[in-house]
Amino acid sequence: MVANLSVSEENYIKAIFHLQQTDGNVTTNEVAEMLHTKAASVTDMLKKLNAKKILNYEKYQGFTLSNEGKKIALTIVRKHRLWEFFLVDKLQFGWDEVHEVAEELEHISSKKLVEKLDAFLGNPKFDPHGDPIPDVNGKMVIQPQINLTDLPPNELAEVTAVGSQSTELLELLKHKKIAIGTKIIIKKKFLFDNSIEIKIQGQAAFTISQQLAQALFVKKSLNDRP
Amino acid sequence: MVANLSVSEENYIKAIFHLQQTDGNVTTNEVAEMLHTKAASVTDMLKKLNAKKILNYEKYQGFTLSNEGKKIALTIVRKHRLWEFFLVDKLQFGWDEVHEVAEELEHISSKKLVEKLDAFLGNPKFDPHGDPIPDVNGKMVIQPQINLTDLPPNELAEVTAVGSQSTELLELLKHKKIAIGTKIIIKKKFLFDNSIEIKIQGQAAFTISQQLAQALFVKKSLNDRP
DNA sequence: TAAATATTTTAGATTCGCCTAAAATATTTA
DNA sequence: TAAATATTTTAGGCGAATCTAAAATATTTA
Repeated sequence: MVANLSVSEENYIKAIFHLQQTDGNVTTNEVAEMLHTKAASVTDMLKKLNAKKILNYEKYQGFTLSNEGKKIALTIVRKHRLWEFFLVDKLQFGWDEVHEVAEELEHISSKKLVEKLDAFLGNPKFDPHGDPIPDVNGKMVIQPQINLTDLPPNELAEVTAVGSQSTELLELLKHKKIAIGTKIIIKKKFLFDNSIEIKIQGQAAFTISQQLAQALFVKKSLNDRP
Repeated sequence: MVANLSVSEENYIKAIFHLQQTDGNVTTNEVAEMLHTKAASVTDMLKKLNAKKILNYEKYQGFTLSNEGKKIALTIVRKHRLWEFFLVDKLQFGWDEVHEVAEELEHISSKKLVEKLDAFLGNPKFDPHGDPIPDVNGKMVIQPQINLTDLPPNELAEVTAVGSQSTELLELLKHKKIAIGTKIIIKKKFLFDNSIEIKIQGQAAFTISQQLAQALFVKKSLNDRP
């Protein structure tokens, strides 16, 4: 299987997959918004993907990816994240500037290329944003990570992922010198605005907003203090 | 300049460029054949590229790329050959299997990607087939030299250049004691794997791979035998 | 050089992905 | 639960890139 799909079809599949991951159920309007297109265009594509058995779709009743659809989505996600890793690890891109380029590279079709790239990179399990890279069968390593807002004070943790790829978020993180792998301890939580005072390796403690804290995922760490 | 071009437009520009290089003048039918399309489709595109000033086109009278068109063609050729080099040198693709993949990769638009890729590869001057890679300004190394694979047997020649600066190639050359200025004679060509038996100053004859031979450029020499 | 042949262009369709406007359906609320 | 509102789909159209068939032009040859 895994038909020959257009770039546009692949983008719809990926968008539906991501929305399905977070929301559970996905709506026409959500897809339209994510792809900066109109609901009518989405309906057109839903019908096409339904005909190709990539989607289970009943008009007015919603839709979900079929197993085939999920498999395709995972190959696209795999490619996207491998290319991001390549761009950061080999070409010295900043982790905040790779998303757009990877959006293009993920549509290169050669399977052999993906597998050779994976080997060349050393079979990485996470991309530069901490998101897991699906293997050739679509399996991902699930990290026992928690949201920073759920980390108890005075426990050492390590940043494993960020909540989004938005340039705004990545710019802020760069400025605060927070990246994947950064060790963090929460010093104090302020109930007034849910801001959090944190301590990072080689920096004085500083406060971050609730919004920023919610965008950070960590795993508890037993190693040396920051 | 360098407008936003569709993949299709880029393919036409590249095809016309290559035909222009060999033929001098290009015909509608030649382009159609090269792109596996029909003459009528070519005419449509000629009109479009003419409107964009990428082509000088007079109907029934022929066409050539404008300066702008040539510049665009060279950026595409640059990307194609850099990606080919990457595929062979870093991902261990065979030289014969990279063209198709590079046909896709050459349409990735990010300029920054191209420049970082170029640096990562060690600014190679020739692709795996021995074709010169245009630099960022479209300049290619042109030398009165031929690829070692094109040298007839039993003619003395001298190494004038290597196809890239990659550490892997240089390591191999060092081990084989081949350097700029080394005198070489081809003793025999093996069609099975295109390997070549060569003779070098002060060494017994030995066989080198096709890949290595392709990385070597020579000029014919009249001097003493090795 | 005029007729035959070859090449190129035009005319008119088709598919894809998108749009707007209006209709159909579902959901919310008074 | 009926009316108001929101969502989704349909209908019809548009531009890009392609096609076939026919017309226009150029080239070759008798």
